Amino acid sequence: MLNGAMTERVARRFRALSEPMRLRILQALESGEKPVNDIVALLESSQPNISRHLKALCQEGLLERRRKGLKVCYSIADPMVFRLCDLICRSVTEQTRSQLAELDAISGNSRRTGHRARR
Amino acid sequence: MLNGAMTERVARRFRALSEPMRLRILQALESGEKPVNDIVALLESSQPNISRHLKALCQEGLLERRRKGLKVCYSIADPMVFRLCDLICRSVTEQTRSQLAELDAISGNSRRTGHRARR
DNA sequence: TGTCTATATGCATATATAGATATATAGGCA
DNA sequence: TGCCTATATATCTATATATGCATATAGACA
Repeated sequence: MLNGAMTERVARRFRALSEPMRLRILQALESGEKPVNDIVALLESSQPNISRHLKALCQEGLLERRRKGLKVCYSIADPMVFRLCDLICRSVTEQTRSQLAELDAISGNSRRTGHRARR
Repeated sequence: MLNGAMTERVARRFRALSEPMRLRILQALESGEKPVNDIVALLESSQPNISRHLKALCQEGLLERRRKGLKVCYSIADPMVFRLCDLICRSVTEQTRSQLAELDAISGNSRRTGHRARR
């Protein structure tokens, strides 16, 4: 159970994760820290756009920033974020599977699911 | 590692969770299914607003809908959602604790953290 | 200190969506 | 069938934000 302020904080963190481009950035950093230009090259987006997403993820506490010579490197602040994605991914996959089974049942294709077709 | 389509799906689910009002709806349903008017009363928002949020959560597969006499009841589709919130909540709390410790160290209050203050 | 490179920010545009208000619809029940 | 209640939707306004393009800034190094 979350109090009001915590609910707002949690919602803001979910929001930070609600953009495909930001999820792709996180995935790009899963194997370790990378400088901005590497991320730009990997994700094929504009440098300003990536920079702004990196800033948003930093402000939400999802990334850490450190200068390394001429470059600036970003890294995952808390690997917990990958557990979040994994949980959702499983849930989505499972639900899609159920929906498919339902469709099979309706169309009378009961071979794979074992469900009886509606008449 | 997520492919393109799954990244989009995961992002959409995060987005569905990125509104405080929707998190409050989920919490209201944690103890079991409830009809719309009960949720409206609990959350002190307008009925149309709650209805739209319920629809959004349903479409994202986070809630289930069932008619019960005159009323329509909504319930949690997958309790996994509370694990998500819990993970984020812990992470936020932990990060806030670290930040506090850092501030303590800077201001020379080393009693609790054991860190040395910067001169 | 000046310069050069990597990164960050300002501004404009397009799109999404939360909430308010009014109204439509669904379905139980007489 | 027709009515009544609970819920859903249409429309509007205000706000947020993703992206592109142009430009500013930071900091390493001569």
